[in-house]
Amino acid sequence: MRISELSERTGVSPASIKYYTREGLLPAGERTGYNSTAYDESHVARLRLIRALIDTGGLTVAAAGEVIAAIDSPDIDLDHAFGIAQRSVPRDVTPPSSTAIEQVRAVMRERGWATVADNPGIPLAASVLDDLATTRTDLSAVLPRYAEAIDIIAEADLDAVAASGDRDQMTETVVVGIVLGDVLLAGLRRIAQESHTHRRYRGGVVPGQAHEPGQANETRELT
Amino acid sequence: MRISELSERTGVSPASIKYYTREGLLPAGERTGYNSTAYDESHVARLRLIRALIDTGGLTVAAAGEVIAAIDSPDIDLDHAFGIAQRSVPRDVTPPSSTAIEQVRAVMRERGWATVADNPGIPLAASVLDDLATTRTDLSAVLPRYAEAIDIIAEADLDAVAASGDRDQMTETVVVGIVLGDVLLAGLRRIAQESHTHRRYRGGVVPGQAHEPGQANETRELT
DNA sequence: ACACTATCGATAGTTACACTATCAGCATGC
DNA sequence: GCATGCTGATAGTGTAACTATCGATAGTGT
Repeated sequence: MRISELSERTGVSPASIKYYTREGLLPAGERTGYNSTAYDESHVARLRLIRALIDTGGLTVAAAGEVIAAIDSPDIDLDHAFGIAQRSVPRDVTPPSSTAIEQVRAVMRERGWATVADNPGIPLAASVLDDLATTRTDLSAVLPRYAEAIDIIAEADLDAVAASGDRDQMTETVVVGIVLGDVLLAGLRRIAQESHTHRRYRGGVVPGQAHEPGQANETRELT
Repeated sequence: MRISELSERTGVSPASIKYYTREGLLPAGERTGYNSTAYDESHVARLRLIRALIDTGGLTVAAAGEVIAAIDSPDIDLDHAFGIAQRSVPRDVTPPSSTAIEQVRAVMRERGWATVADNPGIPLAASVLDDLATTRTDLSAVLPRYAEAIDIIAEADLDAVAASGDRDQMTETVVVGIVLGDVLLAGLRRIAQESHTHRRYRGGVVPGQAHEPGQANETRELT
């Protein structure tokens, strides 16, 4: 197919397709003449992956490129795939305090978690604890319960990876699962938070059923 | 204190302080003459909050402004605070398919979650499911387990809110907890994922203890 | 009294990112 | 035989988040 068809089927403009190709995220199509290049289904799939990582996952184009390079790399092992996906979320972490790091390590000991020293989650979690401390928000009580919940999540993640067939598909599952999993969890957390709030602070919404269509909307205005 | 001292104590440049004041994130100091303005401890705390929301939480300056306006608003109720914080993470969600929304609703029914129709978590989670479907990643098995874990997290969140004293502090806990909580969970998930990977696929790392300093580093190169 | 430094608000400039538009040359279909 | 659409290369655009400069002026040390 030509670039216009590829554009229509993915919703990505031809100019952006060229841009992604230039940046190495999308392999070039097969040149079939001076002014014709043939794209196939693999380009459609790749483009959808790119948009999922960028739009939904919130990655930059450069980070998406690294993630995709990891997926394409034929001999990459699970450890490397994890590492690249873990590092892909762009966040300039301020160096955390040693007390915050010790708090994280305490949680790790409690739950029997062991990692290599440079796991990016450790400074990330620790810097959040620092921020929470300076903003007078005390989450020390929630930390072990978060960790308990995360154990369930990580176990589910690994099961999904194990169930994903061959090595190639496994790598993609790892990478996509890490990036999009964070967003999925954030969405579920928003739903659950609202539900739990209603349950605690008012009886207006009946637990166990979704909002009925046509029912009066409880609106929330943003100022 | 003057702007230079405020800058030193927070690590934010005077130019940026002025910028945040212009954008309404930071209240202006008390003008004490043509070329002198007095800032106090509240400005220090506010600036730290701003940087936590922007740097760690990944909010834009505009979104941080809305969140801060919610915290400042004296008569805001919990529902509104939740709503504003929930909407603050900037992500242009593509309209999800109805099947994805139904998947989310099924999870909600299963767990007894009830929300108003416009909870932003629903389209967010649903659009992730759409992305996962088009990238051939099957997470249907993990969804109920994610939901189970999220129930624990949301319960802990609400406990933290309830424990946070007066109304003003409660609002700040809600808002900061939602925004930074996502990042904290992402960090813990990365740690747990690596730990679970080691436990499953190799016996090299002993569970139950953190990485020893001085031990040979298992490096991960990024290409 | 007087140089010196720091501050003020206003405004213009900068950097990074992610596109987007234009261009000259050329092939293909009607 | 010519309008349409495609090609890669390159330059331009728009937005976000700062950052630098400026003229006026006020406090500080000597």
